[in-house]
Amino acid sequence: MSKIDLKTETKILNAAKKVFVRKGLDGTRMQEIADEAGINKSLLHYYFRSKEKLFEAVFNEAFRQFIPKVSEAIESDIPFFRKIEIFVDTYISMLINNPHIPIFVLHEINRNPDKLISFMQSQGLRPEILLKSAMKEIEQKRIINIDPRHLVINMLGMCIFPFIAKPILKGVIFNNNEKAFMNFIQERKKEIPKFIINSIKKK
Amino acid sequence: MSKIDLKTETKILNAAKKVFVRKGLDGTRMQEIADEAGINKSLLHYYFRSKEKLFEAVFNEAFRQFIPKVSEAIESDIPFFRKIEIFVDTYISMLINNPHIPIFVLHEINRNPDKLISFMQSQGLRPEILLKSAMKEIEQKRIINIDPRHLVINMLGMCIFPFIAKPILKGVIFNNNEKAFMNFIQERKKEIPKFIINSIKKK
DNA sequence: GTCTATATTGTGATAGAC
DNA sequence: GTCTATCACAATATAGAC
Repeated sequence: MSKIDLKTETKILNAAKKVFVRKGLDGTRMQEIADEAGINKSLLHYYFRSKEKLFEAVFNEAFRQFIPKVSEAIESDIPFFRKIEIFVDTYISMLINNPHIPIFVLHEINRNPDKLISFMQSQGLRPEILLKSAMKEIEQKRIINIDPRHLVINMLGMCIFPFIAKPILKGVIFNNNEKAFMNFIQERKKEIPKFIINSIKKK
Repeated sequence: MSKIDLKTETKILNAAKKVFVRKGLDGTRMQEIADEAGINKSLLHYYFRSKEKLFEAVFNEAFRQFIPKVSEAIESDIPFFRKIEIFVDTYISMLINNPHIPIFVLHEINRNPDKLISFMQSQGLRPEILLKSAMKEIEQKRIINIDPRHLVINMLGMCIFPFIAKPILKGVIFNNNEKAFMNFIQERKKEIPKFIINSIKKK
């Protein structure tokens, strides 16, 4: 199915995601979404009533992507260190495919923290369940000597930060060489688990 | 000198920083800055000509704050691990006092990466010098077995991420208890260096 | 320097023909 | 469902009195 044959509603959502994610709610113009979708501005309102409603549809999907999906890995009985490797690899792969999701989601949440709770509820998202089950497992492992909350946040920070700070890091460290930067990101799939496991495993 | 006695230009800059940092360039209204400063909208243009110019003044200062100042620590001959402790402690302390700086700076840079170079040049900022001198030092230490670029980015990510993701983390991990969250941040001044040093020191 | 009033343009949203 | 035309208001910026 070629791009031109997509239903109008799908074309709008794709275009809206592209523009909203790059420019944010405040920076996005309805006209630009219409242009991106190759349709008329009025159709946006016909399908989504208002800019706010269209934004919510986009944000909900982006937020769901952003929250790591780890239920299967966490609940399986593979070794703990292996779970870390799988998580980092999977999550960084997702970020490579959606590099602008983190700064978009985090900016919008900081811009309007009040909406966070309703967003999560409307999406049926309960990240605290995943996090708590992860934390519980970490606590049960006697080999580890670290507050699981710090461990989880360290891991997330190391995975996400390069994508959020990409323009600076790419410029300062890699002379704006995109390929070199992306190669470096690939390395981190191995480097981050190594770094974590080195730190927390018994000496 | 009480707040009401400040020069008008200073009052404007303070108000503009407050509003821009919280709402971003696109989300900020000149009227709101005027209200925050307790003056008339026209005065903003009298002092800064345009919204863009006023924004640049605010952004330049925020960006300078955001770039870690480490020259003294790096150039001194204190032990390497101690330098890490000092850096993390100093940088997190700055972030506690300016918690919204990271998401503001990183959002605006992602929104308009082209401006990054001119911003840095106009500010005389050369973060690559600091970074490279830090990397050089790291490479010279034979005790360490890690790519210095990964080490630096890991450290920055662990320091900055909790501030960027604060609304989510505070909600999910700390039931929106502000005090508990800030206490956790304080812990990280010790936890992050411990985590790093555990990982990279010779076994 | 500071204010009020106004110009000018941009932008979300709607009405109505087809 | 899709388009053109237009409304209503918001927002940056300027003119001019004091």
